[in-house]
Formats: sequence, C-alpha cells, structure tokens
Amino acid sequence: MQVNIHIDDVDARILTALSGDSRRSYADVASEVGLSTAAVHERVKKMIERGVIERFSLRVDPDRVGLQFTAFVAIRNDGGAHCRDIAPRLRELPEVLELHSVAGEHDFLAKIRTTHARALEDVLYKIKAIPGVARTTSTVVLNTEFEDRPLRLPGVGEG
Amino acid sequence: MQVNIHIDDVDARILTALSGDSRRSYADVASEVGLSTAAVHERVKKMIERGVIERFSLRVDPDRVGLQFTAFVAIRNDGGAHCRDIAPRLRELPEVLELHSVAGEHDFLAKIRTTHARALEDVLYKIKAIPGVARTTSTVVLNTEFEDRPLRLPGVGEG
DNA sequence: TTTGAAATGTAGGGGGA
DNA sequence: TCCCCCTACATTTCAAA
Repeated sequence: MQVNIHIDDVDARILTALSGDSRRSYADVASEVGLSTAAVHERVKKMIERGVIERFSLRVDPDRVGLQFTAFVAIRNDGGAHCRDIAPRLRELPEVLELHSVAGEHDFLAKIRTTHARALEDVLYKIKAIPGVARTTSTVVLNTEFEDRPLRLPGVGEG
Repeated sequence: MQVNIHIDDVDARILTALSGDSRRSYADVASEVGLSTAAVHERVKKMIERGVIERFSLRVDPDRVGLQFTAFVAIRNDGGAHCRDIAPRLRELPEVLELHSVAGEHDFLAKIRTTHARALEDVLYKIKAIPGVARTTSTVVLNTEFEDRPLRLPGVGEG
C-alpha cells in the first residue's frame, strides 16, 4: 500500500530500519529491505532532500544528564495583540522541549524538562512574564512510561 | 562545572555536538571539543554502555509520512485492580508515541499521532476498551510550533 | 558494480592526577 | 595506581563514476 505522496513502501521500510539505529550500515539495511547498498543510499539522500528525514539525532536518557523533572504546562493567552509573539519567546527557553498550539481551554501546550521542581518555578516565572500570557496550568509528570519509540509507520509491516 | 555523576563537561559537549547531527564524524566532533578521534569514540562507547546514550535515531517529519494529526489524551483510571495494567496496554498501540504517568486530575497523559481526526476516534475506542480506563479527555493540536529540538544541557555553553 | 577516499574501531604505549 | 588520552593500523563503509 502506498503510504502517501512523499514516500513509498520501500522508503517506509528504510525509515523503520534506521529509526531503531540510525548508525546501521546501508549494506545492513539493504539486505533487510532487499535492495543494493547504493539504492538505499540514494533513497536516504533523496528523503533528506525532500525533508522527510529532518536530521539524524541521538536519544539521551534525560535522567542521566541532569533533567530528572518533567512537566506539561498549558498556557492561555489574554486575546490581545501580543498573542502572535508568545511562541517565539517560548522557543528561546531551552527547558521548553516542545510546544504545540492547541484547541480547547488553553492555547499552547508545552513540554518542559528541568533539573528539579524548583527549577520549573523559575521557568514558569519567565513564561508568565511573556507579554500576552494570561495564565499557566502545570501538570507534573510522575513517571515517563515511554517516549521517543522507534518509528511505526502506518501501512508498514502489514504486507 | 560538573553536570552530574553520569557525565562530565566533555561528555556533555560531545552529546551537544552529536545531537544536532549524529552522523558527524568523530574526527569532526574531536576537533570541536579538543580531543583525538579515538578519545571521542571511547567516550561515546562508554556513554552507550552506561545508558546515557539510549540510541542513535532519526527525526522524521510526521506530516510527510502520513501522520498529520496530533492530540494529547489525558486518561483517568477507575481506581480499581486493573490500573497497573493500563500502561502496558497503551504501549501496544503504535499511535501512542509517548505516555506519562501524571499528578493531578488525570492519571496518564498520552501523545498520539494519527493520519487524521477520524483515526484518533478509533484509537480512543481502543483506549476506552482497556480495563481500568474510566474516561479520556482529548486536546487536539492545531499546530506543532517545535519539538525534538537539539539537546541543550544544563551547564553547557556557559563557560 | 567498482574503486578510491574516508571513517570506524581496536590495540598498545605514555603521561598526568 | 589508575584513568584517560594519543598514535597507529586494520577493517569497514561511504559516495561517486
């Protein structure tokens, strides 16, 4: 089954193979998907060019690099002229790992990671100081069951 | 400044260097942090052994692989005997990208990605069918401002 | 497919805390 | 003493013709 206009089934299988370990050799991936090394290399290159692959990255255990504390912070704006400027300001805070604009009661949902609870307080003060931010609602993470799982693409592994 | 017991400053700088592009050669990283290629290699190997580096991965643009729809789903359990079994059941669903046990009004917060809104409905039915799940509250993502940013470790880049 | 260039990964020796 | 770094080299992988 064709997944979409950006990638075909073979691309999807290459992405799946690499997402678990992006340092696998192309020869290794090639034997898994049934292509030559050069063909895999060519497809990876094209997926990078098309923006399908954004970058090769590294999964670090946050607990072991001093980021033991996680919280989700919902942010509501005041409906004023500053609303458009909130996201860029939040991007400046390294503790804000991800930021989503959301529908519903709040306007943004931020995933935040710090060394400890006390440090979250500092970040919240900074967020509340951003013009246009009306209020924040924090949800403290007790335990992260899982995150950053290897990719599971729709339509792969069903044939 | 020593970040913590797991890594020192040099490790932190290596992680920072690799997190933006994990395919950078060790020689390249070595010249940046002021070590030999072999020393960088050795440190990376040890960080893998100690679990600091969990894996080398790949950042894929979800919009281009058929995952255009994102939602956060808060899950409340019924306080019964099945509560311990909810997380493993949620792990079986590939659409659930991450799962956190949280304090507050709800018990779990799940980040879910599907092809479209209709597909989220299917996932929600599956979640509600899990024994112990009392109810779910979904927050639809309108736009992801940013996520999976390159690492910014506390105590790095301040010296 | 082939082939040169480059990167990886291992071994052994040396120096500083 | 112990830990870490460096040089050197064999092997593997890359990337273009």
